Amino acid sequence: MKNTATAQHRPTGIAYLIGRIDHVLSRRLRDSLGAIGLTAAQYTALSVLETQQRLSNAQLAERSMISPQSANEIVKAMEARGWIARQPDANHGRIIHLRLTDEGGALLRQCHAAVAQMEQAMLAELDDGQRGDLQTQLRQVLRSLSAMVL
Amino acid sequence: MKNTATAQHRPTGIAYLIGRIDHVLSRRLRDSLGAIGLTAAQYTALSVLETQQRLSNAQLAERSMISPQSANEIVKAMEARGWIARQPDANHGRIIHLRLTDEGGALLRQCHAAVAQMEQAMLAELDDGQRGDLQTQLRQVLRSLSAMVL
DNA sequence: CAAATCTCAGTCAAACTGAAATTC
DNA sequence: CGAATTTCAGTTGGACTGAGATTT
Repeated sequence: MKNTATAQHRPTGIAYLIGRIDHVLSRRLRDSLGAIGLTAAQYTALSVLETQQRLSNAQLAERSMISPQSANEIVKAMEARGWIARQPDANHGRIIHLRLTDEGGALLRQCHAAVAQMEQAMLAELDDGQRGDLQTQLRQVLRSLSAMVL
Repeated sequence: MKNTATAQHRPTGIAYLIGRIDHVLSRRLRDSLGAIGLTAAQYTALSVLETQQRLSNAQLAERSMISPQSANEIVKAMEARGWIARQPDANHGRIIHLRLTDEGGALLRQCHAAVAQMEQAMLAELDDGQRGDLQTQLRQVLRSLSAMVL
């Protein structure tokens, strides 16, 4: 209410807004995915594996922007549940390739549906043009962040 | 690289993008704020207290969108460090009002500067119009999310 | 008694760092 | 030997639920 009026005066607060949105989003995701049986981090890992099969744990970690140790923990749990299969590389004795199992793929489709539904509600007040702009700009922001000199 | 090319084909993924951005942002914030001496959750709480003084712990929790117990933990730590002062309500024996101390305020200003700098880098590729649109749409998204029927 | 508030206690997911073993 | 990969172990921050005490 007051936010709407004073909004133009504040410098940006975009980082703050993104943090808040993610905070709310994470909770809904946790409830939503929890009912299906997985966590948000697992969903992220499965999504990455979906777009690119045959990743090693180290590669998965890099693309998920987390440490190899964190990725390993997530993978361990999901292999135990049969959502991911691990297969040692033929040419390299230390690398283990990961892939989605059929069960993992089926589960992932369920999750996508749940997320799409949530996204629908969250974007309800935006028209197609605004959604497109939002997506484009968020992608640019992520690119800038990734490219930042540490 | 390949992301940029295939991006137009994917449905939305806005929730996913926000999650990723927040993930990167949180880490940078943690490093940045950690050097000053506080955590991201503490920064959030201080920011909320800044915009509205004299909140009770329950009110702070509601505005921060976390449970009263979680808020209480954060407040405890910050009171111990002298950044927040707690003063029992005169009319109500159970309510305790919170306020920023001078030290807390000074620290907060340091944080704002650090965050502003990060935001600058993250928005470097967007012009003023795009930043405005982004902010407006993010605010609308947060509003829709908050209004969602659970 | 009901409702709100604060607080203690326990739990959990998710990340981190450090360190070690293995392989190229 | 050095670099990359996997994995064990410990730690941390930040959230949650449950339960209890107090006050209006």
